[in-house]
Amino acid sequence: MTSISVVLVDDHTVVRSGLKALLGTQADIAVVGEAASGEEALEAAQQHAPDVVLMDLAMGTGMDGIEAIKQLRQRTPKQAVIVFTTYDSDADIVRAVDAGAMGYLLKDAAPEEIFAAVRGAVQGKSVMSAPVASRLFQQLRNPDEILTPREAELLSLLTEGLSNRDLGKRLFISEATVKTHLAHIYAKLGVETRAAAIATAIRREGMR
Amino acid sequence: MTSISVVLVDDHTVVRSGLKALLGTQADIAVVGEAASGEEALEAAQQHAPDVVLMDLAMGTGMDGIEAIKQLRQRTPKQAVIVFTTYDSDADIVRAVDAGAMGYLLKDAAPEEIFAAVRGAVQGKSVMSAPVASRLFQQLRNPDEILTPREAELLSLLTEGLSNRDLGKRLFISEATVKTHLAHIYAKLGVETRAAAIATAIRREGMR
DNA sequence: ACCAGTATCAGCCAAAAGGTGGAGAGACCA
DNA sequence: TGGTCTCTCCACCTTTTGGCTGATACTGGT
Repeated sequence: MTSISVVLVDDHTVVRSGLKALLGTQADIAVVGEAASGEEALEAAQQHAPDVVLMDLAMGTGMDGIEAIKQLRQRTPKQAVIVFTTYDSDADIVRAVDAGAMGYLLKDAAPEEIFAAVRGAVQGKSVMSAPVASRLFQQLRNPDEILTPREAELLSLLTEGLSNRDLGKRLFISEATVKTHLAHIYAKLGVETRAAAIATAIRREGMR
Repeated sequence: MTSISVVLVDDHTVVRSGLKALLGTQADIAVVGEAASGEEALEAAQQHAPDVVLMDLAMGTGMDGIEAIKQLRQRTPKQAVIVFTTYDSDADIVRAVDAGAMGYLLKDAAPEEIFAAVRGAVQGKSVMSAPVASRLFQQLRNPDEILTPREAELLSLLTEGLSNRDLGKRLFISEATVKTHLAHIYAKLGVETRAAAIATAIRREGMR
């Protein structure tokens, strides 16, 4: 059989060379291109027509990973995209899967896990790191906690530290509406104060 | 001249191999050992006696990077430690420099920057990525913003989303005292509400 | 001995946030 | 068409927060 061609997308030089070295040890996997940004990724995917795109979500500047995935899925639907990132934030996982990612690996994944994901991806199998899978599972299990788009927007602004009045101005809605949304958000997040909402929101959105 | 020996410490396999590949291109730099945790780092430093230790701060489990730096500085003071990490949080930078780090690089640093840091470190020069340097500079320029230990403790609990009453109970002080501390914290952080304080606190402590 | 910094507490008042209950409009789906 | 979801808004009331002023006490350094 012919070997699996892969394009790497990551703005960290060291991560790219690390992955390249790692994947290079496998006879059936060949890195055919690299990119340091979303824009470059689209180019590289077009030019090299790889079987798999291994992509970091956090790109320093320009198009972010999620947007890049969407574009890739549109332009070259046959290429499988695997997310390879440092953090397992709920929002990122859901958005990546939504955008059409075939797998979701964390950077501390064991080499074998990475190889398995690449090989699985070309066969249409989706592979994800254990912590990622459990997060995703929780999301599905608990649909009550899913915020509406408007609520999510509000919550995101909330984490900037804005007051109700400011939130209203920013979103062109009355303070009353802001309070209504907030009440719903608190209920869904299981908190009672905006302080706690901010805390859980920020922690859910990354790190940990 | 003899080449500079380096030990790499990072819990991500790909980052280690990437760095190794990158440093391997330089004739005067040789990677003599690797470690995936703080504990392993101490061992490797002892065993290989490198000139430079390149270390990530975030280690999945066990001893964290800061603690590892402190121990290294004590045991093998001649070895220069360079921090090589993803994020430039104020707290991490200050603590790392405090612990005795000779340099502070971000993972998106250009290869040349990394080489320069390694070469500089053995000569006693400290090299840090531009964003890191500017952060550090701000810290020094603005001593007003340094929180007292008690205030920092309060702020940290604040980010859990506690109310003033709860904060008082947790710290065994009256609500009045809590309010006093909070007022001071707000002034130092340059915010007016607890929501904004939480937001800036969490963002300063990492990510972004 | 004095001063600066820190930590503790109080009271008062205005502003902001949260709780409750209700309501209309548009979208979407069965 | 009827039901559900989402977004929008309102009024009333209680609780929480923040701003202000002032006070005591312990510490460490000059």
